Amino acid sequence: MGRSPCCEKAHTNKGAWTKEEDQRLIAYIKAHGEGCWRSLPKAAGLLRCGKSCRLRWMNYLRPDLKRGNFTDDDDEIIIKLHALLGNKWSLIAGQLPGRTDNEIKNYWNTHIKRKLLSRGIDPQTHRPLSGGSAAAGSGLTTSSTAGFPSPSPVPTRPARPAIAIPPNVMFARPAPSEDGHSSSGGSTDAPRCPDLNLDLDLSVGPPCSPPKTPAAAVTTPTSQQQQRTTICLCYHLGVRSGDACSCKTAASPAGFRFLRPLEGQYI
DNA sequence: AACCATTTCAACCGCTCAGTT
DNA sequence: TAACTGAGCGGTTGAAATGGT
Repeated sequence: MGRSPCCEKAHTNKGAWTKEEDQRLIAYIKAHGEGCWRSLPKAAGLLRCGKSCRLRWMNYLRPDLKRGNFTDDDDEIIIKLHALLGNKWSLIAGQLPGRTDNEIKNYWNTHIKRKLLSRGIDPQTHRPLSGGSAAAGSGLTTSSTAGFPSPSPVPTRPARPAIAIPPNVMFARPAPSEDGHSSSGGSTDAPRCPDLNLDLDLSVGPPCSPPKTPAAAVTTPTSQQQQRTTICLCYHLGVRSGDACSCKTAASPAGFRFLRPLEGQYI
């Protein structure tokens, strides 16, 4: 599109940040808050690209970042979220407070991939490696058209699936109950990932009137219907009451689509 | 102690999306 | 409606750190 570069490359520093640069950035954001990254470097007296400032702040300087090792629980959460979402690192990071998408992406590539391989699991498809060659083809091939973002062979820049979880997908994390699990009970359907209890609530855009026939919506969604589709993982994961999931009240149940992880089918 | 191989992770790049004009 | 702009995302890179011989 011939867009202008995000910064004047000739006059920007690159590479590792110095302590002084960090201090400048921290001081500026403390004083003025985040926002307008493009103009921030100049205002803060930094010879850096706005994108670089944002990245530095988000991935390293933010005070709420949790640094240190991932726990085994974190690992499992990441693995299961990746099975559900594919390489949507920012969404996965949203479920791990204090962790950044970049950190999770790196951790996935350096640790979890190997961990899964050692278990004989394909890190992309989350299916057994041996004899699981069909994994890429079975079900998952149709999943992208069915709306689930296929975690299998992920192209560098996959075309957005018809209904796939879009960028504006929201994960609602209900206030945790005392036991830390607000929504495990009451399930009548056995979840696909029974030990995954993240109270995920995916919703796409403002809920509107449901499709005339849910079945038709599942099989032949119009683009409008796609935009109005609500994907409720709370439901899928066993949440039925409105306590932890407000989407049922916001949208007609008929408007729900339920995702079946891995198989990429609506339940 | 020195060298080489491997691993880790901060940072960059290119792209898309959403908002604005 | 189209063009433009800023923000954010995911893939990739390369320097630094670590481990092995």
